[in-house]
Amino acid sequence: MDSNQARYLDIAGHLRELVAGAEPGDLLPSDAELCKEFNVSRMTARQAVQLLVTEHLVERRRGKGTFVAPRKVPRALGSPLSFTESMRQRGLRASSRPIESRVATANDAEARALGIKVGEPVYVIERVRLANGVPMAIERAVLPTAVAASIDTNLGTGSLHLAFEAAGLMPSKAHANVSARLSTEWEQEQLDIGPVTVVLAEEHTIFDQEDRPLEHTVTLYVADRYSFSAVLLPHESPASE
Amino acid sequence: MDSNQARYLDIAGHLRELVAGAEPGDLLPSDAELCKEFNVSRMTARQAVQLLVTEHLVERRRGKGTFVAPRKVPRALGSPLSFTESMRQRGLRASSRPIESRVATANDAEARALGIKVGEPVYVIERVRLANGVPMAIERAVLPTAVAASIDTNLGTGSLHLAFEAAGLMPSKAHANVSARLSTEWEQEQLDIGPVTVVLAEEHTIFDQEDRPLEHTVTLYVADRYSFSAVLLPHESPASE
DNA sequence: AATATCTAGATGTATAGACATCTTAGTCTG
DNA sequence: CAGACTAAGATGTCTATACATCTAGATATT
Repeated sequence: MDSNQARYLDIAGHLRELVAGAEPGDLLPSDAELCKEFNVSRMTARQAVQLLVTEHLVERRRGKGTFVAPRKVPRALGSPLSFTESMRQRGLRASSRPIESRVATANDAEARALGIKVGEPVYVIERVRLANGVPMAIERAVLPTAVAASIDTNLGTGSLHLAFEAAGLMPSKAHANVSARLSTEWEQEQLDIGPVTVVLAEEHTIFDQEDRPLEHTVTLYVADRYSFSAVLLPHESPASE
Repeated sequence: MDSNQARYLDIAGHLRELVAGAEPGDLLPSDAELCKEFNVSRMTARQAVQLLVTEHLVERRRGKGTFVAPRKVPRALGSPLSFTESMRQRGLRASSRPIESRVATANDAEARALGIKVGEPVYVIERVRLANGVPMAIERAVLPTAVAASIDTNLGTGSLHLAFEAAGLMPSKAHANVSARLSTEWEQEQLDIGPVTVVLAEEHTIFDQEDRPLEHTVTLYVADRYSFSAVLLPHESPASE
C-alpha cells in the first residue's frame, strides 16, 4: 500500500510517469498547476519537483518553467550496479518476473568471482527485469549463502541493493565487465525478442568494506532497448550555476 | 560580493567548512542551532543542509541528527578512454591503419556532443585499430577545429591522448556510452570478420578542466575479441580541498 | 533488576502566505 | 517602426508555525 506515503512522493511519482511518456525538453506542469491538481501548498509541490531535479530527470528554468531533462546525464553513482536505480534515472519503472530462486552449486565463473570452490552451495536468483512492463534484461544474481541468509526479505521481487542496505551491508568496491554476443533461443523466449538479436552482457561482482564478495551478477540486456552510460572522473560537483 | 547571495548558500558554505574540518560520522549542528546562529527560519536552514545531502557530504538521520557522510561514493576508475592505454594494460601492442583524416562537417550526434551547430567544420580522424596486428576496432574521432589545430602532430598514427598531453590539454570529465549491434558490411570488410558479427559501440566525449569538449569518439569493437572491464572504487570527497 | 512509560530533541512533512527575480508577450510612446 | 515600459506567469527565496515520527535517555513501575 502506497497510500500512506508522503504526498510529495505521490506527486513525484506522477511526475516520473509524465517524464517517462515525454521527450527531453518537453514542458512539465508549473508549481501552481501541481498545487491545484493535488490540492497541496506550493512548498509541497516544489519538494516533489526538487526531488526529480536531484535525480536529473527534470530541469527548472527560472521564469520559464520545468522541463524534461536531456536523457544522457546519469551519474557514476552505482549506475551499472543497480537495475532499479538505473531505470529510475531514465524515468522508467523497474519490475521483475521471477524465473527461479534457490540454492544451487557454484559453477566455474561464479566460484572464481566469489572466491569459493566449484560445487560449493550458493544462492541463485534468476529473473527477467522489466522497464515499464517491457522485458529489458535477464539477471542472474549469485550470493554466498551467508549473505543470502542475512537478508531475509523476499529475494525474488524487490531491489537487492535495498535489501543490502537494510541488512547493514555496505557495497564498497566492484568489478565490472561488459561484453556482447548473439542471444540464445532460451534467452529470446524469456525476453520476447526475435532470433538474430544482440545482447549486452554485464557481469559484476560487488564487495563490502572488508573485500568480502556480496554478490556476483550477470545481466543480459536486449541491445536494442538498452545501453550503458556513465559520467567518468569528477564526482558530481555542487550544483553550481 | 557574496553578501547578496541567498542566505541558505551562506549557511551551506559554513557547513562545507565544518565538513572539511571534520571526520566522517561526526555530528553537525541541528536545524535549530543553525536557525539561531544565522537567525533564519527552519525551512531556510533545512534548505542549506538538504543541499549538502544531495552533494553526499552529509547524511541526516531522523531523530538523531545530521552527520558528516562517509567518503566512499563509488567512482569509475581506469576506464577505457584511450585505446593505446587499454591495450597496453592487456599486454598487447596497439597500432593503427588510417582510413581517412580530414576536415568535415559535424553531423547531428557529433554537433550535440561537441556543443556546436550541425554543419560546422570539425576535424575527423577515422582509422582501424589493431592489437598485435589483428583488427580490433574501428575508431572515428571528431575534434573541434581549434583543438585539432593546437596539436600539430601526425594525427593519423599515434595516440591522441599523448598529443593532448603534449599540447597542455588536460582531459578531465568524460561522458561515455556503450551499446551493441550487428556489424554492417563495410565494417566487416574493415575488421576482417564474418557476416553475422556483433560489435560493441563505445561512444565517449572528453572535456578539459573548463568543460570545453576536446574529443568525441565512436569506437566499434569486435565483440568476439574485446570486452570492457572496470573497477569501481571508493574515493575521497570533493569538498576536502 | 528488568520492563514499561514518558519526554526532550532531532528530523520529516505540510501549510499559507510574501516578496524577489527572470522571461515573455503585449502595449504604449516617441 | 523602434524602443521603453508594463504586466502576467514562472521559479527562487524566505517566514512562522504546526504536527508527525523517530531516537535515546530519564523516570516510573513491577
